[in-house]
Amino acid sequence: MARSYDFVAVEAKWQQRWAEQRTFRTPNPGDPDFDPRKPKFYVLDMFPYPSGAGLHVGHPLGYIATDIVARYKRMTGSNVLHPMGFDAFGLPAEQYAIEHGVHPRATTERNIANMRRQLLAFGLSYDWERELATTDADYYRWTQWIFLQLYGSYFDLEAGRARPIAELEQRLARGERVVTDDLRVVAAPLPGSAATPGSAATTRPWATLTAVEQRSVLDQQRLAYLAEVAVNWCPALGTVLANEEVTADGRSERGNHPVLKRPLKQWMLRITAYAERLIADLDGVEWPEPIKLMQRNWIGRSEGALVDFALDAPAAAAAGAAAGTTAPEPIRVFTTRPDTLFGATYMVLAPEHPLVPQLTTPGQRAAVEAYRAATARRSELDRQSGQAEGKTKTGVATGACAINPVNGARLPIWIADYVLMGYGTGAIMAVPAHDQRDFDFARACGLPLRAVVLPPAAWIAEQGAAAGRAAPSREDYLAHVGDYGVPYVGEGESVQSRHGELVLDGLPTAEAKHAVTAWLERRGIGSGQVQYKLRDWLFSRQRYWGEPFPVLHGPDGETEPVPEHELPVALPPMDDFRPVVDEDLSRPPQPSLGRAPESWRAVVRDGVRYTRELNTMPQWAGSCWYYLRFLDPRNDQALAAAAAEHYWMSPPAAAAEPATSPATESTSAPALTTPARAGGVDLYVGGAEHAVLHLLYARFWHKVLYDLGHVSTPEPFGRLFNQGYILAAAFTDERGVYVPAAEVEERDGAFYYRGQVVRREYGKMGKSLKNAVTPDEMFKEYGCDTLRLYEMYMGPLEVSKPWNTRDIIGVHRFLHRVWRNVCGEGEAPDGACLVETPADAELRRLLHQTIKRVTEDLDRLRFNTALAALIELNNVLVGRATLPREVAEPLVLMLAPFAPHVAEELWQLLGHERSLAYAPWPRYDPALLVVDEVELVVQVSGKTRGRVRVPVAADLAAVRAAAEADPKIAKHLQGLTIHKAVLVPGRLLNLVAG
RNA sequence: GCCGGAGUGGCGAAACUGGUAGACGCGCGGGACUCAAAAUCCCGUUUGCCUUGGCAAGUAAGGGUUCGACUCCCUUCUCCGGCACCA
Repeated sequence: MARSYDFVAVEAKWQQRWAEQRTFRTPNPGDPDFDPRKPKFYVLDMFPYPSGAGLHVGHPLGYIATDIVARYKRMTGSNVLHPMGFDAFGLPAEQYAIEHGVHPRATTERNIANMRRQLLAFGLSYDWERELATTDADYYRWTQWIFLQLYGSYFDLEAGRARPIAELEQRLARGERVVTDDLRVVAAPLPGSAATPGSAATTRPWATLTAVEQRSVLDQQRLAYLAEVAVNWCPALGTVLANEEVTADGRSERGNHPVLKRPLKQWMLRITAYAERLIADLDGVEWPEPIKLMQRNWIGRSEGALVDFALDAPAAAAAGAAAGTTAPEPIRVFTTRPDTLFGATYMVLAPEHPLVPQLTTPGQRAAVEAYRAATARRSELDRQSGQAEGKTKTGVATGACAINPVNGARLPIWIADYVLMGYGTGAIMAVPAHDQRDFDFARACGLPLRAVVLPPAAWIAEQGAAAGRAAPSREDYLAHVGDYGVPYVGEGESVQSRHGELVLDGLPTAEAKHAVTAWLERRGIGSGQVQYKLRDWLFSRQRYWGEPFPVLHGPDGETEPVPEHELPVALPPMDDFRPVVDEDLSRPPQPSLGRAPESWRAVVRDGVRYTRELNTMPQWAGSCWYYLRFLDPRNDQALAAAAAEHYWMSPPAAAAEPATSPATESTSAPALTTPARAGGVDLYVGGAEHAVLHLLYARFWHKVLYDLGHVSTPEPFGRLFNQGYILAAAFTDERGVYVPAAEVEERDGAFYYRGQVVRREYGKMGKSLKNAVTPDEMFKEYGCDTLRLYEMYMGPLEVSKPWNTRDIIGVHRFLHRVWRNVCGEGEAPDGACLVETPADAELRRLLHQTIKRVTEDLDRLRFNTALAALIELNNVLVGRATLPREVAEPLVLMLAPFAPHVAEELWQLLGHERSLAYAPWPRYDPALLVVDEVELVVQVSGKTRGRVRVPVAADLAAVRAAAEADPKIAKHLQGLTIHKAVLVPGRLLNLVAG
């Protein structure tokens, strides 16, 4: 039996065998070998982008972890769905293809092949028969289908969910919804496009609208709609970019090209309609709290009020004349602090605000125009980064004034770029005494302050002293608020806030908000309002390598969806797929698909010539729903069969989960490897860099599909886990340039590269820091089982930790020791040998303790400590002459999820013919863990002074007697009286003496 | 600036709900085996002080609660991540 551990041969053998025997093929409901009695477990990795560089050892950290979970869950009797695919559309592939003069299809296929090879070499137990790539026509057919669902739906505000747009049309026809003269549906207004508070707009019956008008009304309600918006345009890349593809200083993340704002008509997805549900449903998923918080912050819900400020008489007359009407529009603002309305001392409009030209007085016109022009030259991104909070604020007075509705005060109207057109209404009331930005601006422009919220006395004292006030007090603050160095932005009792019947004085902030909002609503000049930072999702790209939109454009500018049965709209083959680079912003952009063959671009229907949409979808589209396609990847009738979707996505049935071990279910927190209660993917593992975008977009699509009845759960990912990064030492020379880390030598604590001293730092492993370590070199040296073990042994999965090749040897030795313990060593095993005799009581207890530790650690995803337990058990075996089969087999089975190749080989050497992939996980016997004597630590006044062996059931008196009898302990008690004795059963005894 | 997360030996880390700080591994020191080396096995390894055995200090720093604090509370520092004029 003796034979040395040849990891190269063992790993090749078992990878081949798993593939041949389709060991990890997962049957679906309805398949002949599907067992419906087993509980299900869907464990998913965030699928990778197949880059040309291939994997380094940092990439598969999460994949190894999920593989361990998948293998463990198979052994504990679950049906495990564990698939893998590739997110292959997008800018990097296209840019790479352009730079190398190859078609992105070719580079993508090559990169996928290389990455699949690398993943296979890790021995990951994916069901490769479910592999998919977002670039497959069979896949993006359904991406396009989902787009058509979005296009064919609207958001019913009353029901709070999406419905087919045909239902809206019926309601309009029946008069259940009405249309205003500016073609808006008022009975179901969209968030942010609310009708004038209190004013009854004139409406028109549906039948009186022309066909064009009806179409326009419906198009505006769709979840996918065309809109003219200011977009990030990158002339050098010839495409618009999402905000996340643009760096803080207004350049493209890829290529570092300048990015400008320009208005373009683009496809938008109405994610804002789901803002409320996207926040609310976070409560039901088991995700890390910081990730939930980041999503909430990104959505940015804030409650407040819309308030209308009428223009004062001269301004109204001027604006009325300019607009050619008699009743000029009031200025509407959004505020989260309506309780501070009495503290407003001026107003600010965004420079782009449409009312600005009308109300600017002749004397100010030149200055205002100059300021607006200066603002327009700078992109919004510039404005945000260059002009952040704390920097000097600029602005210009328009010369006009508005009337504060609560007290009739005249408020000068300014324009300033610290007010953004894109949030709220693009106008604010400024309360400099209680808002940092307004305070800064008021200081810069010499505007007055008025205190209307009373700060706590301590605040007044502290800030008053800091500002050099002689006698800070409530009266001093109210009279001289401008002399205090900072605004008070907290909550407090309202003061100086009464006029006529409206009295806020004495009310705490929350009540004051209520009172003033109710007052505004009664008078029809304001209303409560919820605002979100979240914007609708810009969904068009002008590039080639993405999903084509299944949309046709008619001769009169109408859009027509491509019928479902004609999907997919395939990407046309093109030799020249480069974007059109055009610095001239007056010309419309020319998407790459504009140069597709005429036969692709033009479609004739009923004698009418349509042209195809020439934009493509952004990279996020494909990753929004891939977890659903894995459920049923070859289905050509639906994106996934209902039975498969139900089975794999459902929350666990109440009693479906068998306890893996008798004593593990006592803990309150659910183990990380029980199916997610919320339903959806049971364990989704990936990097925290997708905390917002991917996870938010996918949740949004999932909710639309849920509303339309295509999926059965409201959330896609019931449980989320973020793995940390693998860091590695990187080295810079004196110019600050990175040098290849592999060639750096260490001598006496200093680091040298080609004789030059270099500086060490730590960073995410990768090409840019020149510190990548490839798995291929590790496989060659140690084998993939060792690499898997090392990555899990480095530390907890969720923390980032530095790679250190030197340390790998530890787990490698461990595998060798396991091998020797089971097989003996060399040609003549020197004693260490498998025996069929039972283990002695001590060893048996250790085994069962180890099973308990490993099982519980796996349930908590604590792979590092699970391995430590296995190493401890194995180290004990090293010192023993024989190895009872009773111990050898559980040891091999417990090792299997971590190091599957060597475990399979040992399992076979132990005489088993079948793979251990579905062998039952070892169970421990709680009775064997019971001890009748324990060693207690004895402390004297909190300091450990000795230990005593006592029966487990010993009471305080007995333990105390035993402790005091111990000479070492007695020495520390000499001359002291024991005031108190604390016994923690099984742990310690503390004698407080003095 | 605001919001999160984290600071434990020479290094990666462990310590479950407040109960022996440093499990396990790397490295290092010593020993066995060997002609020798590798591999393997054994012993030691937080720091300081006393040459058995102890004593003292110690989980970023300072304070607090407690019989008892890496763990809870307050203040400060450092690092990492997110957001950044969102009214």
